[in-house]
Amino acid sequence: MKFISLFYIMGGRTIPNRKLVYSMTSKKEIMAYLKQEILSLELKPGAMISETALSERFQLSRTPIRDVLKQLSLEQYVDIYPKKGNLVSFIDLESVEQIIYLRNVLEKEIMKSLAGNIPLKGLHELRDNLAQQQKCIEQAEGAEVFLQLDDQFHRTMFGLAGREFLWGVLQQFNVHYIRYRKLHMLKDEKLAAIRQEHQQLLDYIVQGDTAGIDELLHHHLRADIDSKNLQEHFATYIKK
Amino acid sequence: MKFISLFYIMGGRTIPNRKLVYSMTSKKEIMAYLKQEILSLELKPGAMISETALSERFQLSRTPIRDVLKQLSLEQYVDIYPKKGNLVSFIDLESVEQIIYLRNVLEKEIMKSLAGNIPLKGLHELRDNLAQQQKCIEQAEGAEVFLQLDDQFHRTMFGLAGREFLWGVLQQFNVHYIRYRKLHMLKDEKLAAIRQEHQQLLDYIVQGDTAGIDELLHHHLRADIDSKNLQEHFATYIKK
DNA sequence: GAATCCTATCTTGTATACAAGATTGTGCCA
DNA sequence: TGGCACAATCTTGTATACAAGATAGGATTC
Repeated sequence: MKFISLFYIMGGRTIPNRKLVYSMTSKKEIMAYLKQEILSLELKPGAMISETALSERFQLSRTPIRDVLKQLSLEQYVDIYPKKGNLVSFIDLESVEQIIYLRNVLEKEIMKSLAGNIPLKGLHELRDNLAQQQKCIEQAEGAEVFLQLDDQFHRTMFGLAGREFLWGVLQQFNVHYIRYRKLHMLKDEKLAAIRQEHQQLLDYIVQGDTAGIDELLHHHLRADIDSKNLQEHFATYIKK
Repeated sequence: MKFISLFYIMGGRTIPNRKLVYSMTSKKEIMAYLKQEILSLELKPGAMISETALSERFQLSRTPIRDVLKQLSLEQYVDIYPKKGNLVSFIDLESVEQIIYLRNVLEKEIMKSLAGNIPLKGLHELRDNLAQQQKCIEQAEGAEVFLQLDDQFHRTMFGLAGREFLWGVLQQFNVHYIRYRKLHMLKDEKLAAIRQEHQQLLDYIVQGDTAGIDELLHHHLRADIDSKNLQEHFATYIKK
């Protein structure tokens, strides 16, 4: 039997350390491109994405395009209806609610684990971030920028607690949540309230006040997604 | 412009209610088959899965086989090394630890939400399950059966709290965890301890004793995965 | 004998032709 | 006018040939 040593080497873990790449670059580029278009709502929920159209647009055969679409469908960016077509997925409010809940539950526990023993470097990073949030609000830089800072704030927390992996898990179910957030378009006074809450949480963490954290995050668990507003204004984007 | 009405109908949500099927049956069957083989460790971590071999075995062309492998790789059953081959993934202990943590955090919150107001029907179901667990231990039916009951127990909890969605999320990251559990092969006395704990938890829930739940589940958050034992006996299965 | 190049042959990646389901619109008929 | 059958044409699904990277093993060289 030939090629036994390839097998052995792989089994012997020479290769597993190498970086996993699913293709050259173009497929990854197309993927990123489509994701961006879907998340930004340039590609509207329900819009059709045909394989042939994409293959002409990117000058590639249908085969690699199909690979991309398949992956997008597994990450819920796209719904595949066999022999009918591929549609940009509708925003699923159920998913949004569940992911917000998951996020809050995790965060509560993570913050409690950091309470009282947060590393100095991390503390600086978080305070820096809060300062930027403040600046963002004062100078009215818009919700987009604020949300990015917000994400970074939470992600840092996950990292400090050694739970970056779980942040990654959350990201994989974010399609619906991100688009929901974009449509929601928070008002300025709400941004200020969020920043204030972040500040309070960080204070509790520094003081090691786990009870305070519990108290403050408790009402978050009943994620009150503003579905009525969305149902009215963006009915065609929402999954029924 | 033609075919505008297909688009409209889809956008008009006639079709989204239909069940999503990625293919006829054969692809799904192959998928399930491979998953089972990988989870049961018949296909050992590091083993090579060639497209041509599968296509001969299942009498299908490489194209649908590739679809299956692609999906398996996204669910971490398989690692694809471009132009080299597809390997059954090695067990990633880091994933195992993170998933156990996630599971415990979620469960703690879910049980607390059920405390004091668990529906009667659900209570019966859980008690039934505990009785079966007891029977399983007494008659030494083996860890396999017990673990299945264990899963069912927790899943029921998720369902009662309206969090079946999140149970699904957990399942998607289970490849490493399930295989880890299989290798671990719990001893009988440990099974009894687990059952005892379940019983205690259910009692707390009925009594509405959230503090008790907190207390009992607290130490679970420091998931002590028994990696030393595994590293010794199954080194070739573990991701380095 | 050791290192290096080269070729055979394995692997997956891509392009393309054809199969087959789904939808539309037309033409027939009542 | 309404309803039905049917054909045209869109879609994705599958098979297959070929391209190209990766490895192994042997011939050549020193």
